[in-house]
Amino acid sequence: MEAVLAVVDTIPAGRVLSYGDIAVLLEDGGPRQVGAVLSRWSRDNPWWRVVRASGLPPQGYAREALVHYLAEGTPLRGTPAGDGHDWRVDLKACRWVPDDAAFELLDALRDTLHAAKMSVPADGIES
DNA sequence: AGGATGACATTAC
DNA sequence: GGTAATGCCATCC
Repeated sequence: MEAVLAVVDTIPAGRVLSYGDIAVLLEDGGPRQVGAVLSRWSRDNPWWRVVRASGLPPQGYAREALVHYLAEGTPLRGTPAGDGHDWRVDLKACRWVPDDAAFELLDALRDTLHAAKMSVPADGIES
């Protein structure tokens, strides 16, 4: 959750990440959860930097995202004419690759998630 | 606690 | 490369 927001916030401008990528990076398992979390907690987060595996922005918010993309200078494909749904983010060119520092951040995030999930009692990890 | 929904992904046709 | 069907985990009612 928060980790997702943290990762999204970590994504540099002009760069995008797919829901699945974030899910994998955080090891949280579900791409839908990333979207679900964003839908509820994303208010001051660069949610537009999170796109689908198709390179298409959130459905229903494509226009809003397009504005941000133009502002960020994100490489787009096709032609964003007018409302334009014929366009698409150049995922191949904008796919953000976590740096070493980002990797450490992701590691910390995963640790946080792990700690949060550790609230499970009656665990047979001890003898 | 149970059922339905969701800003998605992946496989199959 | 498209559309259709199924699975995912969490949140909402």
